[in-house]
Amino acid sequence: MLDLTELEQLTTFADTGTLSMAAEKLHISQPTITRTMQHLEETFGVSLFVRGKNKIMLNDTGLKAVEQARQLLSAADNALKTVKAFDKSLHTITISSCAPAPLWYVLPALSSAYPDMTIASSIKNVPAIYEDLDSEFCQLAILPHNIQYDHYVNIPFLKENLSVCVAASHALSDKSSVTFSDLNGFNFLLGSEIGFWDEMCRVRMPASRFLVQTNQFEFEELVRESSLPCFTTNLAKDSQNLLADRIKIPVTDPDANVTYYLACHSQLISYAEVLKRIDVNDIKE
Amino acid sequence: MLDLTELEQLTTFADTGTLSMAAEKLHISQPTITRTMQHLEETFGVSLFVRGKNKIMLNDTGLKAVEQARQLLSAADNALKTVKAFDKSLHTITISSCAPAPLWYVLPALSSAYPDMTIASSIKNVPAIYEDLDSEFCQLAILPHNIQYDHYVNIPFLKENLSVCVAASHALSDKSSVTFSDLNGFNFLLGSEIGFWDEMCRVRMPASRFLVQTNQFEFEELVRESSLPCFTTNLAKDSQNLLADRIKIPVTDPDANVTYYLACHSQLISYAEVLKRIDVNDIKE
DNA sequence: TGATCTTACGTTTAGCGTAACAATA
DNA sequence: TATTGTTACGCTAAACGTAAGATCA
Repeated sequence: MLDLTELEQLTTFADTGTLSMAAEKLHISQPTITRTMQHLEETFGVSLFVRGKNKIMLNDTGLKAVEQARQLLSAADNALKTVKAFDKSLHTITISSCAPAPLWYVLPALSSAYPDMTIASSIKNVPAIYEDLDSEFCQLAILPHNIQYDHYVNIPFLKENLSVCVAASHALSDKSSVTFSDLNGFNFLLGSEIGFWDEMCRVRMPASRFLVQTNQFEFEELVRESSLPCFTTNLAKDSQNLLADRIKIPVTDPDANVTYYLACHSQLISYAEVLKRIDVNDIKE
Repeated sequence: MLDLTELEQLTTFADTGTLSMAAEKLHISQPTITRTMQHLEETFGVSLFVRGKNKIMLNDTGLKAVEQARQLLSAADNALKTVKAFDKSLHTITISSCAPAPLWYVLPALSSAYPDMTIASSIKNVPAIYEDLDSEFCQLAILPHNIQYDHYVNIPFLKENLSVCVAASHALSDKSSVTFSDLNGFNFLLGSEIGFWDEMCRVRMPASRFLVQTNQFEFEELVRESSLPCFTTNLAKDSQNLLADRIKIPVTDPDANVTYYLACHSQLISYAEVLKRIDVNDIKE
């Protein structure tokens, strides 16, 4: 039976060229490597080296053995990772979302439905979410459109409607609705970690500049103290009444009014079932 | 680092269902298996079993680990075989031939050109020889036609011309040449191990019957003592003058007059080069 | 009671490192 | 003389088997 530890010594020898350097690299003594190389020849049943009085080199068979050893070591590493990842997948629900708002509803719902599970979530752009689905890195995806993926269920979830929040003194304050082209050119306060909204703002309002605030406290302070317009949505919770003094004007463009879709492997449809039952009003008080 | 011996115990446990039976199968004690399973869980860093007071079963992760273990063990086995086979291929020349005659010239020539090499040869039908080339089981192939194989050289080698040997009293004895259709219906003595000639005889003379002699001595005895026609070729050595009393009539059909082609990997063209220099007359005395 | 798994214990062995040796550049 | 690979020697730690214990059918 091959021993992977021995094979690792073999590949290290192949990498370094001398037994001494391999020994140093692996933090073991040379005699150990010497013995291992001898033992490997026994195991393979063939000669792997050409030996001089005080030098040793791989022969053609040895090179072949190194090639096989590398493959095997990498396969072993993969096996280990595969099992660990599988185990993790049994104990964690990983969610990749295109925007933060759906997570405000999804995370508490999943936590209470699966109290023993670890819930991991991240906000990513849409292509990255597709990669996560492909690699099965995430079990649940939240996308701003529906998808057709084999073996995946795909259900409409929440609707999010964008509004702009302007001060009463603002040029647009008397409008009852606006479009991105109305807004294009104005500068805005923007939160970070807002998912695909960020890109949408930059694409649809290319003449605008966006003051992205990484820190939540600073963002709120600026909303309070400045007259810079910002955005809100029907899903946003304004628990501090930050926007009380502002006028909320709906943005009517179709892509400013998003339906989120939940995608998950059909084997894991129970996750989606749990989330279907979410009543938005339960949470949004 | 994973230990293949431990993985083997894991798969054996998966196969047998109990630690005791696995231990028995592997000729080790149960406590050893118990400890190994515990150690495997440490190595993987995850739990692989559900344990009762006196029972143990694989959990889902455990099943996944078994799956990975099987793949890894089989990969390790393949690696071992690959290296051994490679080493063997460096020390042996394996030849697959469609007929015996070319080997009479090829084997001595290779033996003297490569005295340190083991020369292994076998006579096979043509499809099997193609498989040998594909799998690189043989380094040298002798076929009754040329082939177009990537990275293979393919050179014409010997010509073999079939004649039928009949007694003077035979109905065909006054003919200066014959075709298979002339011969069809007569019965023949045939040696065994004559490669593709055997099939050719049966295909081209379907009405004939062939008395195949496995034993060389018995074959010669029958040639001497019977008047049954048999075959010879320009390459056959009749050292005992067995055919002295018989009349040799060439068979004129194109497929009874074969050109053998030597095929070998272009990296091993030196083998073919050695054989190109064979002078048939050197050997056929 | 027989079968199963785990733990405990004592022994063995196999692997390791240090040291000594031989050979090279 | 410094470096490299092999061999010898002694020790340690890990692995094994036997035995004992616990639980279940």
